[in-house]
Amino acid sequence: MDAAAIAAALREIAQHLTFRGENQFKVRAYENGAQALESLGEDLGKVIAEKRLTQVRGIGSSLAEKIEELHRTGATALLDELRAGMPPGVLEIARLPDLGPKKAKALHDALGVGSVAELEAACVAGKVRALKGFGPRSEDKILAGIKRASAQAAQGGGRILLSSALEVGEPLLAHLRALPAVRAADLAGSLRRWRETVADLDVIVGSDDPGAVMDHFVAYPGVGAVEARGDTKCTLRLQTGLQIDLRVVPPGDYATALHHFTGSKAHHVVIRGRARERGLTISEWGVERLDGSGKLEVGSEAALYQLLELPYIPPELRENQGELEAADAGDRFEDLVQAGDVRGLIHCHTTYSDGKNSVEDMARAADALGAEYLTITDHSPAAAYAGGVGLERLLEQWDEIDRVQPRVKVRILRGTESDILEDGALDYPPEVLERLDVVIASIHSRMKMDAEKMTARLIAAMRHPVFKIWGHPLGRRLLEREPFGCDVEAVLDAAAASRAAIEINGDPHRLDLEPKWIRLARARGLRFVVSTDAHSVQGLGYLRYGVATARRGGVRKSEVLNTRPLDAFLRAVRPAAG
DNA sequence: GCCGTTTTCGGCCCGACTGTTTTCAGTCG
Repeated sequence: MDAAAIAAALREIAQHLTFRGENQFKVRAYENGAQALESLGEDLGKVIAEKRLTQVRGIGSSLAEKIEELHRTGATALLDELRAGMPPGVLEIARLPDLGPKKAKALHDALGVGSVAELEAACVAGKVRALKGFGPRSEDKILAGIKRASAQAAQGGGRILLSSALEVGEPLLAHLRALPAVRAADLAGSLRRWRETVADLDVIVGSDDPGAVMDHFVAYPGVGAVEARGDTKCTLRLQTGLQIDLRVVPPGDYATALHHFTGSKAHHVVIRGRARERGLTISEWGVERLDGSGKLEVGSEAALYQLLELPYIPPELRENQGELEAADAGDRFEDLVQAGDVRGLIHCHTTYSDGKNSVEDMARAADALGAEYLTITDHSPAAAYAGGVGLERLLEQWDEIDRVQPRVKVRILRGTESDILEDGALDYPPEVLERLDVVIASIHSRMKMDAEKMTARLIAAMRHPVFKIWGHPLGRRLLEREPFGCDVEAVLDAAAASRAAIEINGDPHRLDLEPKWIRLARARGLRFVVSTDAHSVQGLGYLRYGVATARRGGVRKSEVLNTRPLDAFLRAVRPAAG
């Protein structure tokens, strides 16, 4: 079993323990252990072999034993025993909205329901309302929850792309900010952390008139249902099914509320622990002294971190993935790459392959964005499905670039997105690749080959002197296709040896390489290219997603090649540079 | 079950909202 599967097993154990009424802190220990495995950042087999498992925070001797057993044999006696005592359908019931382990157990014990289908039947028959702690409203909510869960399962588990969420969230924010009673408003939650997919939207408003804000909020076009509404909190669901949570706080509490609802949970657990060590307690309503001497004025998130003797930690990093340790080691995060640092728009397609706009359209759009250079990198011949550009057409494109260049300010660079073929060869002959300014090498085919062969394929490709940029490295498509399998660390070692750069692809369907691997690439001293992978002029706007993904991985301006002036960029990436 | 410069016991983040309750448990984030 690999680390992800073991983490899932530990979470399942945690659920079963809750059913059994075990100590909640024991339950949390299993959940923490799962989280620790998911954010391990190195090979689990290696950690086990070197007997370092108990050195991982959150894993003690008991968990270490079970993890080793699961890793070696794929099973552990505890989980087998727990599973035997509880039908798997009850776990599924516990995952329904508004239900949890306690209610699922109550339903199972009282009515014998052991599956979602049986629960649905019991609700329809009116048996649930008779139970203590349940009523007619419970039945309605359970039935609605079952319906919604099955609809969500049919479309990607209910998560949507970050970009889709922003398309909803940004106009909503404008709607709220237009109300005079709104003093401040922001999107919080995983959206503010720029996670690649989000399950719902969190909106924070600072105002002295929460009633007016909520009235304005629920009047937003497209609202399907108001699911909850109290004095400070309101939940609504759009007709599209997307849930939006609104919190309204007094303006003086805005900074701490925004911080609270930005998360992540894992980051906050550590932050609150630090607060306690300093005689403070942090809640969504602000910071107070533990001795009861009152609330502290906190005017900004930076001031909150300062109270904890920490530098301002940008939202993208708040995942408890090493940012707090880095801060303790003196990192101030001030040089993280920003959109304004980027001088060149990298990885752009045109009508020569599968893009929607001409070279000139793309160049003019780049001018409008103030870019210093633009790389035209259409697909190579092997990508026939994407209109891969044959040699003759490639030469025509060079001529076209020469014709367009005098009409625009941005420097247009000749490039290609060359396929990495099955044996690790690059598409186009080497003498053609050497005449280009930029070569991005990517895998578009045979993604299901076994991990060992894939690793060899990539390492072979990186031995070519013209291999300068590894394009959308692991080939994932969010909500559609998992990254392909390979020994990522071995490939990163090869990239470091050949001094190739890693693309951080800004297409919101990709966001590839992802942050956990970016951190390992940084540790090897690798350089990055933050790209748009634009297939249209609108696609040039994907830069912000690439930048955010880079920041999540802790990437500094100095590590991003396309923040450099044109000459320095070309020196770093030109194939003929050797 | 984990953790530790309050270290082998006694803590472990915390509040809002709902539906069921006459004072609160469960769920959620």
